[in-house]
Amino acid sequence: MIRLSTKGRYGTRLMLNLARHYGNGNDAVILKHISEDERISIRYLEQIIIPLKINRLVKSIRGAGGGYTLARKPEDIKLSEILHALEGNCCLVECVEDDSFCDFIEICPTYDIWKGATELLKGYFDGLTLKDIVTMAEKKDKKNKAKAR
Amino acid sequence: MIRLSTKGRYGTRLMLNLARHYGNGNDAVILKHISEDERISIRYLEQIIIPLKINRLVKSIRGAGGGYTLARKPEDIKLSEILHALEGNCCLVECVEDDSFCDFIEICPTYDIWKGATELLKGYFDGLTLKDIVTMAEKKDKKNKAKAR
DNA sequence: ATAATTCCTATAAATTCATGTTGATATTCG
DNA sequence: CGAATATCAACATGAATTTATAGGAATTAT
Ligand code: FES
Ligand code: FES
Repeated sequence: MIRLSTKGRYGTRLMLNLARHYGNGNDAVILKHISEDERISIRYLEQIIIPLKINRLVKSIRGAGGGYTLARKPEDIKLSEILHALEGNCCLVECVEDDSFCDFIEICPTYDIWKGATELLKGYFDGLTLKDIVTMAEKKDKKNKAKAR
Repeated sequence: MIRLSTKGRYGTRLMLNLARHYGNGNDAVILKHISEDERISIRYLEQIIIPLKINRLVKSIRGAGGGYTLARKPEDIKLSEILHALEGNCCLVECVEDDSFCDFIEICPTYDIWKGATELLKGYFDGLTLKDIVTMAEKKDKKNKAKAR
């Protein structure tokens, strides 16, 4: 299966949650709230947020009243950065980014295929910022509400 | 990680191997040869070829002198078909093809993102036939040989 | 009959996914 | 100060999935 890991999926939702709460006075969001919102166990979120912190996509505030915030404005964080932080690399097969993974890159007839697909995906994720996604979600929400009326 | 499973990778190489041997008199290729060519264990190839057979992408000939051939001409087999046969579905996250996988598709802000990415990939794989890939590989090979001269 | 080859089922090994445990450290607030 | 709140860190554990190997039964050409 070509599949995005749960780390990538959950991490993206985590970041979107932070993006939605970004810059409304009471900044820091605690993992417990995100856990409840997104229905992901706190323990797992703790693991997932570590690489996001290391890659300076989120800032942590320790102690009582603490929590997490985005390190930058939502419009300055690209989805590709998030996925890259969470996955290390973001290629369909290792050899696309690690020459030593396969022995016969020079000969391999599929290498260029997987490479092409990987670049396609990268371009897509590169063109999306957290703000874009939040905006999309808000539009969707509006539509849903209009429907329900 | 966004990653193509080994099944998908090995299966594609298997099919390409069959494509290269397609229609040159002595048709059927035995797994042993493919195993040696591609350096994949016969046992694993046996498992991988089952869904390819079920989806009528390859034909098998049993017994001594038997082996496998493509069920259709290489130009009539799309990469997307191969991957679909091997993976069941070929989406970045399950919910894109299985509504019941996630509970909140209607609300989920990331659903449309993953769906968009999945469709991008599908389009890419849909536009490539085995023949295309073999042709690409031959060109690459020629180039390599020219270089080595 | 014999050898070659697919077919079928079981299972071992490795990795990913998700939760749990324990306790340390930093911060706010009364 | 002391209590409460949260992050931080290092493991441990078990379920699920993926990856890979193994043994032997069924089929066919010679
Ligand atoms: S799959 Fe990596 S070089 Fe072919
Ligand atoms: S990830 Fe499946 S609906 Fe959001």
